[in-house]
Amino acid sequence: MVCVTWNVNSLRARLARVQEFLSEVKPDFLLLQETKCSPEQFPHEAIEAAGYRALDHSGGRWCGVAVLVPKSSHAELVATGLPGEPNPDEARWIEVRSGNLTVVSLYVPNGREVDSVHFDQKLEFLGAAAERAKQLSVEGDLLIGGDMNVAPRDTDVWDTKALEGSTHVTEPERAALRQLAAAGNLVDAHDSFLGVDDVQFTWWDYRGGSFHRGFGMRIDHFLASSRLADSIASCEIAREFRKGEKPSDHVPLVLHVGNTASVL
DNA sequence: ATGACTTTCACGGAAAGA
Repeated sequence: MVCVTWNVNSLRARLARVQEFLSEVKPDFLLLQETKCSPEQFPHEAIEAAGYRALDHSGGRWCGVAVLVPKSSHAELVATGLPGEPNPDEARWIEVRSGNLTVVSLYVPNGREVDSVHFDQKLEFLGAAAERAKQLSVEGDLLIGGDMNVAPRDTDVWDTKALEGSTHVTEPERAALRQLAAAGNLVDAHDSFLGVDDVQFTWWDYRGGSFHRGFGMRIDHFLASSRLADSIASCEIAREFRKGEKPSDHVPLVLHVGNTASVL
C-alpha cells in the first residue's frame, strides 16, 4: 500500500503536478492539504480523468483537505471536520475508511505568531485532534497524515537560531504533536523508517532560493498505528516535485506499507 | 532569514502562508 501526504498549495494551480504524480506513483491514498477551493471549484472531473476519486472537505479561498483514492477503491467518507476544532469553517480535517483502516488528512493551523490568538488556536486544534485520534485508534488501524506545521525536533529545521521565537519549533507545539501521537498510539513513520539522524525536510520557502540552499523544515508527517508501523517499507520525500514547473512549497511524503517496492 | 515567493480574489493590492 502506498500512502502519500502532500500540501499542494492550491489544487487548481497544482493540477498538472498532481496528475503527473498520480500517474507516476499510483498511490492508494493521496492526502492533500491547502486545496484552496470551494466545493464547487473542486476539480473532480480532472481527478476522475486521472483514474481517481476525490473525497474532499473544501472551505474556499484558504485551507481545504482531501483524500484521493483509485476509482477501484471502496474507501468511504467517514467525517469532515474535527469535533472541538476552533474554526470549523476552515476545512482542516477529513476522515476516510477502507475496511479496517481509517485515514485522516489534516492541515494544522500555522499559528502565525507565538502568543497570538492564532497560536492558541493551533494548540487547541492539536488538542482536539488528539481526542479524536484516541477515539479512532480503538476502531482499527489508523493513519494520520498531513501538514502538521510543527518541526518535532531541532534537527528538523535548517537553523534553530534563525527560527528562535517563531512558531513551528516551540515546546508547546512539539508537546501538542507528541500528545497527538500518544493519544492515538501512533508512531512517526519517518522516525520509524529513517531514525532521528537522517532528516528529510518537507517544506522550503519559495523566497530567497531556500530550497537550493537547504533552508527547509520537516513539518509534514505520517503518524501510524503500531500494526501499520511494524510493516513500513519506506517513508521518503518525492524531492523532484519541489523542482520543475510550478512546484508547491511542500514535497509529497511517500509512505510504503507492506511489501510494495519503492517507485522513487 | 524575516521585505527577497506564491496563491486567491479580482483587477490593485491585501491577506495568508511558514
